[in-house]
Amino acid sequence: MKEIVRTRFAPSPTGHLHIGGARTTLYNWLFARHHGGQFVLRIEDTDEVRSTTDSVSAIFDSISWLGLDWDEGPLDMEHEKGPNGSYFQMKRLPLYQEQIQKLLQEGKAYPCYCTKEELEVIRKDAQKENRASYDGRCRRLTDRQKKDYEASGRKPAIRFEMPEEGETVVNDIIRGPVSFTNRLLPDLVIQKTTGGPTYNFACVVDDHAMSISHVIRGDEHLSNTPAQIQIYKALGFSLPQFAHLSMIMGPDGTKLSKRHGATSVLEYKEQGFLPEALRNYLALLGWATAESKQLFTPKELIQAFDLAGCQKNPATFDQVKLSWMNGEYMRAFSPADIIARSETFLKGAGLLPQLPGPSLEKLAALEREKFKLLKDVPDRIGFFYRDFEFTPEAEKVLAKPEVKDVLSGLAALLESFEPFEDKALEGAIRQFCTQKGLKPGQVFHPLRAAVSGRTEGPTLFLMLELMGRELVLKRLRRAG
RNA sequence: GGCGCGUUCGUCUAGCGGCCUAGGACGCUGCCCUCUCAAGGCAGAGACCACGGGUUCAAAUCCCGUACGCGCCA
Repeated sequence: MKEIVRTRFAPSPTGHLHIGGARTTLYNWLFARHHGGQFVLRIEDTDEVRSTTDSVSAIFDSISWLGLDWDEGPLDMEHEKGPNGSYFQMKRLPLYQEQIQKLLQEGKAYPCYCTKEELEVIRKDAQKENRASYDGRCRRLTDRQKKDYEASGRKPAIRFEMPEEGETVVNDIIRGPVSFTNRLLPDLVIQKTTGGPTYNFACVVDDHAMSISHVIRGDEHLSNTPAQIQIYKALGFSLPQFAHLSMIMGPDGTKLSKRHGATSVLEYKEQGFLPEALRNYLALLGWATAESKQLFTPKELIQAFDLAGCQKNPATFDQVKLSWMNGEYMRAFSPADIIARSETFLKGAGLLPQLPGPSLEKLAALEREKFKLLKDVPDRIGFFYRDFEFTPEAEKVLAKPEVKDVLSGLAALLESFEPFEDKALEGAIRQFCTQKGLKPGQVFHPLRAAVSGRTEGPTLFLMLELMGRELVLKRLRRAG
């Protein structure tokens, strides 16, 4: 029988969901959807100091904003869905306890009383002699020794006993077989002195308990995988398949971080990126089809996605290409959609509710092919509704000596010209040029600068029509 | 330091031994369109496939080593 595909994203809620995490989520989600399987969200909040509920909500918000959904996992702080809960590790502590006790009883794990300082020394020695970073000295403590340690107030960590012979092979879907020498694997701490499970242990217990079939995660976990595999084996669990994704780098080739600008998904939302564009872009960061297809509908993405097509080497995040892609998506929207989607930005700029003047939709249609980000919408059409500062370029155009005459001439013409419409205006103004013996450019440029404050913008005569006679005249006089 | 992973145009990538005088996309340059800016169309520059050795009739593709980058141990 074919195994049901179950993937998961298991973030630590210690900050916003960043771009790398978003891509990992996306790939897990795509893989599950592609195979008709399930996608699970699990919150790894065992780091009590750094975990925050704000981070948890940011993670929910980010994933939802990207248009991804999870079949099992928390819905909010109190509610969850799915038969394998809880999906918060802090609520699963007894489960880890149980497995740790089992390992202890079977002699596969042991208490280690070494202090930080002692461990530091052991590690340094190990480095010199090319051994694992812990020498296993607490493996065979007598009951007496344990008692003495306890009496002296030491709290033990629990370590898992790694095999000393042979090797462990990780059969990675993306990288192929990767083998590690067991002798070099240190006895992994599975329970901290505080009593909580460590990441590598809780992760194994949960992935098994939640029947995860494919563990798809960042490259940084590849080195921990052999130790996890040994734990799977010791616990008698069957192994999931592993796939380690390459990392995402900043433009300077180091791991993408705040130094490189926006790293959190929500920041991209605030900057006016569309979730569908970010999702499309992220899908292509480290994955491609044979044809190098660029633009995908969600359906196409699910259909085409394949872990085997994933890149082994790290990818550099390129915001320029993301912006291009965002523009592609915006251009595909109807004017009504553009307005609907940029609602928060329009509100933020005071353009919604609709102000007196042309309809937002008409302006969206007018400027459609110039929008790259949602926030460009208010930026590009705001001058239809309110006064503006002239750009330096516009001031230059208006400073030319003949301009004053041109503008007053235009004002006189437009005062009573009928109909005040695109084509008719164009005809009249072109005629005005001929009469005055001016080249069209000598008239069009100052006119544009006068009414819009810029040297670039919408097509001129339709812009005049939409602005309306009154405003155009007011601005001509102001600029003159 | 040890172990692991990686290395194709500036960037994302196609490529799984002959189709490669290396294809696509973003960006860049030029031309066309044009009232500006975009969008669109066309054309172009841009990669000695990290480097050095093998294997083979044939290598970007397979093997080994070196360098560099990244990750884990921390």
